[in-house]
Amino acid sequence: MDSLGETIRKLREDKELPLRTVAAFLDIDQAILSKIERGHRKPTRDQVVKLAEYFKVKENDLLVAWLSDKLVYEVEDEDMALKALQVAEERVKYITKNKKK
Amino acid sequence: MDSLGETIRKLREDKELPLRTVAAFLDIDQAILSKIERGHRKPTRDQVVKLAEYFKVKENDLLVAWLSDKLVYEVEDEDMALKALQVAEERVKYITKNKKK
DNA sequence: TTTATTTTTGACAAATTATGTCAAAATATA
DNA sequence: TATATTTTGACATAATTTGTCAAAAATAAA
Repeated sequence: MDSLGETIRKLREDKELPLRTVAAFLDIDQAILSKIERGHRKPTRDQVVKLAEYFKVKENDLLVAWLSDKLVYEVEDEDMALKALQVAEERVKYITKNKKK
Repeated sequence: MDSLGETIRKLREDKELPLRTVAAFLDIDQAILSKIERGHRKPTRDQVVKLAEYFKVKENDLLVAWLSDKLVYEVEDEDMALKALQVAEERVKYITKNKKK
Protein backbone atom coordinates (compact mmCIF):
# COMPACT_ATOMS: atom_id res chain seq x y z
CA MET A 1 0.00 0.00 0.00
CA ASP A 2 1.24 3.45 -0.95
CA SER A 3 1.91 6.24 1.48
CA LEU A 4 -0.34 9.26 1.23
CA GLY A 5 2.32 11.27 -0.56
CA GLU A 6 2.87 8.62 -3.21
CA THR A 7 -0.86 8.35 -3.72
CA ILE A 8 -1.26 12.05 -4.30
CA ARG A 9 1.68 12.23 -6.64
CA LYS A 10 0.27 9.43 -8.77
CA LEU A 11 -3.12 11.08 -8.92
CA ARG A 12 -1.55 14.33 -10.01
CA GLU A 13 0.80 12.82 -12.57
CA ASP A 14 -1.98 10.73 -14.08
CA LYS A 15 -3.70 13.98 -14.92
CA GLU A 16 -0.42 15.57 -15.99
CA LEU A 17 -0.89 18.53 -13.73
CA PRO A 18 1.98 20.64 -12.42
CA LEU A 19 2.37 21.15 -8.68
CA ARG A 20 1.44 24.78 -9.24
CA THR A 21 -2.11 23.97 -10.30
CA VAL A 22 -2.98 21.65 -7.45
CA ALA A 23 -1.19 23.85 -4.95
CA ALA A 24 -3.27 26.81 -6.12
CA PHE A 25 -6.44 24.83 -5.47
CA LEU A 26 -5.19 24.09 -1.95
CA ASP A 27 -4.16 27.72 -1.58
CA ILE A 28 -0.59 26.92 -0.60
CA ASP A 29 2.81 27.39 -2.17
CA GLN A 30 3.83 24.63 -4.54
CA ALA A 31 6.88 24.03 -2.39
CA ILE A 32 4.70 22.60 0.32
CA LEU A 33 2.86 20.28 -2.03
CA SER A 34 6.19 19.04 -3.31
CA LYS A 35 7.23 18.26 0.23
CA ILE A 36 3.93 16.58 1.01
CA GLU A 37 4.20 14.31 -2.00
CA ARG A 38 7.73 13.39 -1.02
CA GLY A 39 6.78 12.75 2.57
CA HIS A 40 8.80 15.65 3.92
CA ARG A 41 5.78 17.45 5.26
CA LYS A 42 2.50 16.28 6.70
CA PRO A 43 -0.59 17.80 5.12
CA THR A 44 -3.31 19.20 7.30
CA ARG A 45 -6.63 17.40 7.56
CA ASP A 46 -8.31 20.13 5.52
CA GLN A 47 -5.76 19.73 2.76
CA VAL A 48 -6.42 15.98 2.60
CA VAL A 49 -10.15 16.58 2.35
CA LYS A 50 -9.60 19.10 -0.42
CA LEU A 51 -7.32 16.72 -2.30
CA ALA A 52 -9.95 13.99 -2.18
CA GLU A 53 -12.47 16.43 -3.58
CA TYR A 54 -10.06 17.66 -6.23
CA PHE A 55 -9.10 14.20 -7.49
CA LYS A 56 -12.55 12.75 -6.90
CA VAL A 57 -11.41 9.87 -4.75
CA LYS A 58 -12.97 8.61 -1.52
CA GLU A 59 -12.30 11.04 1.25
CA ASN A 60 -12.11 8.23 3.78
CA ASP A 61 -9.40 6.43 1.86
CA LEU A 62 -7.14 9.46 1.95
CA LEU A 63 -7.98 10.17 5.57
CA VAL A 64 -7.02 6.64 6.60
CA ALA A 65 -3.68 7.03 4.85
CA TRP A 66 -3.20 10.45 6.45
CA LEU A 67 -4.07 9.27 9.94
CA SER A 68 -1.98 6.12 9.76
CA ASP A 69 0.95 8.20 8.50
CA LYS A 70 0.66 10.33 11.60
CA LEU A 71 0.42 7.30 13.85
CA VAL A 72 3.47 5.67 12.33
CA TYR A 73 5.37 8.93 12.66
CA GLU A 74 4.43 9.14 16.31
CA VAL A 75 5.70 5.71 17.31
CA GLU A 76 8.38 4.85 14.78
CA ASP A 77 11.34 5.64 17.02
CA GLU A 78 9.98 3.59 19.91
CA ASP A 79 10.75 -0.04 20.68
CA MET A 80 7.25 -0.41 22.07
CA ALA A 81 5.62 0.84 18.88
CA LEU A 82 3.71 -2.32 18.00
CA LYS A 83 2.61 -2.99 21.55
CA ALA A 84 1.39 0.58 21.92
CA LEU A 85 -0.60 0.37 18.69
CA GLN A 86 -2.24 -2.83 19.87
CA VAL A 87 -3.18 -1.33 23.21
CA ALA A 88 -4.52 1.77 21.47
CA GLU A 89 -6.58 -0.46 19.21
CA GLU A 90 -8.17 -2.20 22.18
CA ARG A 91 -8.95 1.11 23.80
CA VAL A 92 -10.55 2.50 20.66
CA LYS A 93 -12.67 -0.63 20.31
CA TYR A 94 -13.78 -0.22 23.90
CA ILE A 95 -14.53 3.46 23.50
CA THR A 96 -16.59 3.11 20.33
CA LYS A 97 -18.52 0.20 21.79
CA ASN A 98 -19.61 2.32 24.75
CA LYS A 99 -20.42 5.33 22.63
CA LYS A 100 -23.58 4.12 20.90
CA LYS A 101 -25.64 6.26 23.29
CA MET B 1 -6.36 -1.60 32.02
CA ASP B 2 -5.76 1.77 33.66
CA SER B 3 -4.79 4.90 31.82
CA LEU B 4 -1.36 6.27 32.53
CA GLY B 5 -2.75 8.97 34.79
CA GLU B 6 -4.69 6.53 36.92
CA THR B 7 -1.63 4.32 37.19
CA ILE B 8 0.53 7.14 38.42
CA ARG B 9 -2.04 8.34 40.89
CA LYS B 10 -2.34 4.88 42.40
CA LEU B 11 1.42 4.54 42.71
CA ARG B 12 1.64 7.89 44.44
CA GLU B 13 -1.29 7.32 46.80
CA ASP B 14 -0.02 3.88 47.76
CA LYS B 15 3.06 5.61 49.10
CA GLU B 16 0.97 8.41 50.61
CA LEU B 17 2.99 11.09 48.91
CA PRO B 18 1.63 14.56 48.13
CA LEU B 19 1.76 15.86 44.57
CA ARG B 20 4.36 18.34 45.74
CA THR B 21 6.94 15.67 46.47
CA VAL B 22 6.67 13.79 43.21
CA ALA B 23 6.39 17.01 41.21
CA ALA B 24 9.61 18.23 42.85
CA PHE B 25 11.38 15.09 41.70
CA LEU B 26 10.12 15.73 38.16
CA ASP B 27 11.09 19.39 38.52
CA ILE B 28 7.67 20.71 37.56
CA ASP B 29 4.88 22.54 39.33
CA GLN B 30 2.46 20.28 41.20
CA ALA B 31 -0.36 21.73 39.10
CA ILE B 32 0.96 19.89 36.09
CA LEU B 33 1.25 16.59 37.90
CA SER B 34 -2.32 16.98 39.08
CA LYS B 35 -3.41 17.51 35.52
CA ILE B 36 -1.38 14.56 34.27
CA GLU B 37 -2.92 12.22 36.83
CA ARG B 38 -6.39 13.39 35.88
CA GLY B 39 -5.67 13.03 32.18
CA HIS B 40 -5.90 16.75 31.49
CA ARG B 41 -2.30 16.98 30.37
CA LYS B 42 0.02 14.60 28.60
CA PRO B 43 3.36 14.05 30.30
CA THR B 44 6.53 14.28 28.27
CA ARG B 45 8.53 11.14 27.53
CA ASP B 46 11.22 12.23 29.97
CA GLN B 47 8.66 12.65 32.72
CA VAL B 48 7.35 9.14 32.13
CA VAL B 49 10.86 7.71 32.32
CA LYS B 50 11.50 9.60 35.55
CA LEU B 51 8.23 8.39 37.04
CA ALA B 52 9.14 4.78 36.29
CA GLU B 53 12.46 5.32 38.00
CA TYR B 54 10.86 7.06 40.97
CA PHE B 55 8.21 4.42 41.58
CA LYS B 56 10.49 1.55 40.58
CA VAL B 57 8.18 0.09 37.96
CA LYS B 58 9.08 -1.17 34.50
CA GLU B 59 9.87 1.76 32.25
CA ASN B 60 8.44 -0.06 29.25
CA ASP B 61 5.07 -0.58 30.91
CA LEU B 62 4.65 3.13 31.52
CA LEU B 63 5.93 4.00 28.07
CA VAL B 64 3.41 1.70 26.41
CA ALA B 65 0.61 3.36 28.38
CA TRP B 66 1.99 6.79 27.50
CA LEU B 67 2.36 6.02 23.80
CA SER B 68 -1.04 4.39 23.48
CA ASP B 69 -2.60 7.35 25.27
CA LYS B 70 -1.10 9.61 22.64
CA LEU B 71 -2.30 7.39 19.83
CA VAL B 72 -5.84 7.23 21.15
CA TYR B 73 -5.84 10.99 21.60
CA GLU B 74 -4.70 11.43 18.01
CA VAL B 75 -7.48 9.37 16.42
CA GLU B 76 -10.36 9.51 18.87
CA ASP B 77 -12.39 12.10 16.99
CA GLU B 78 -12.09 10.25 13.69
CA ASP B 79 -14.51 7.74 12.26
CA MET B 80 -11.61 5.95 10.63
CA ALA B 81 -9.75 5.54 13.93
CA LEU B 82 -9.72 1.76 14.07
CA LYS B 83 -8.91 1.34 10.41
CA ALA B 84 -6.05 3.81 10.67
CA LEU B 85 -4.61 2.00 13.69
CA GLN B 86 -4.73 -1.28 11.81
CA VAL B 87 -3.00 0.18 8.79
CA ALA B 88 -0.39 1.77 11.03
CA GLU B 89 0.16 -1.59 12.69
CA GLU B 90 0.82 -3.25 9.35
CA ARG B 91 3.24 -0.53 8.37
CA VAL B 92 5.15 -0.77 11.64
CA LYS B 93 5.42 -4.54 11.25
CA TYR B 94 6.76 -4.04 7.76
CA ILE B 95 9.23 -1.38 8.83
CA THR B 96 10.65 -3.33 11.77
CA LYS B 97 10.96 -6.47 9.66
CA ASN B 98 13.09 -4.66 7.12
CA LYS B 99 15.20 -2.94 9.73
CA LYS B 100 17.27 -5.87 11.01
CA LYS B 101 20.18 -4.73 8.86
C1' DT C 1 -15.98 24.65 63.47
C1' DT C 2 -11.64 26.54 62.46
C1' DT C 3 -7.03 25.84 60.69
C1' DA C 4 -3.70 23.69 57.92
C1' DT C 5 -2.71 20.82 54.01
C1' DT C 6 -3.45 19.18 49.62
C1' DT C 7 -5.52 19.31 45.20
C1' DT C 8 -7.66 21.53 41.34
C1' DT C 9 -8.50 25.19 38.21
C1' DG C 10 -7.75 28.90 35.00
C1' DA C 11 -5.14 32.93 33.35
C1' DC C 12 -1.05 33.81 31.54
C1' DA C 13 4.10 33.36 29.71
C1' DA C 14 7.77 30.92 27.47
C1' DA C 15 9.32 27.38 24.54
C1' DT C 16 8.61 24.32 20.89
C1' DT C 17 6.63 22.68 16.75
C1' DA C 18 3.78 23.26 12.59
C1' DT C 19 2.74 25.71 8.63
C1' DG C 20 3.71 28.78 5.23
C1' DT C 21 6.46 32.14 1.88
C1' DC C 22 10.17 33.12 -0.94
C1' DA C 23 13.98 32.68 -3.96
C1' DA C 24 17.67 30.09 -5.67
C1' DA C 25 19.35 25.55 -7.22
C1' DA C 26 18.45 21.35 -9.45
C1' DT C 27 16.02 18.68 -12.74
C1' DA C 28 13.28 17.66 -16.73
C1' DT C 29 11.29 19.01 -21.19
C1' DA C 30 10.81 21.51 -25.67
C1' DT D 1 20.06 26.15 -25.20
C1' DA D 2 15.96 27.98 -23.29
C1' DT D 3 11.73 27.10 -20.68
C1' DA D 4 8.96 24.90 -17.41
C1' DT D 5 8.80 22.25 -13.35
C1' DT D 6 10.38 20.52 -9.11
C1' DT D 7 13.19 20.59 -5.02
C1' DT D 8 15.64 22.61 -1.29
C1' DG D 9 16.74 25.51 2.56
C1' DA D 10 16.53 29.91 5.06
C1' DC D 11 13.38 32.39 7.22
C1' DA D 12 8.67 34.34 9.20
C1' DT D 13 4.37 33.57 11.40
C1' DA D 14 0.85 30.86 13.64
C1' DA D 15 -0.53 27.32 16.56
C1' DT D 16 0.27 24.16 20.12
C1' DT D 17 2.72 22.51 24.16
C1' DT D 18 4.64 23.00 28.41
C1' DG D 19 5.22 25.46 32.25
C1' DT D 20 4.43 29.04 36.37
C1' DC D 21 1.60 31.26 39.51
C1' DA D 22 -2.05 32.33 42.57
C1' DA D 23 -6.60 31.71 44.00
C1' DA D 24 -10.51 28.50 44.76
C1' DA D 25 -12.04 24.07 46.15
C1' DA D 26 -11.63 19.97 48.59
C1' DT D 27 -9.74 17.18 52.31
C1' DA D 28 -7.72 16.19 56.75
C1' DA D 29 -6.26 17.62 61.34
C1' DA D 30 -6.81 20.17 65.53
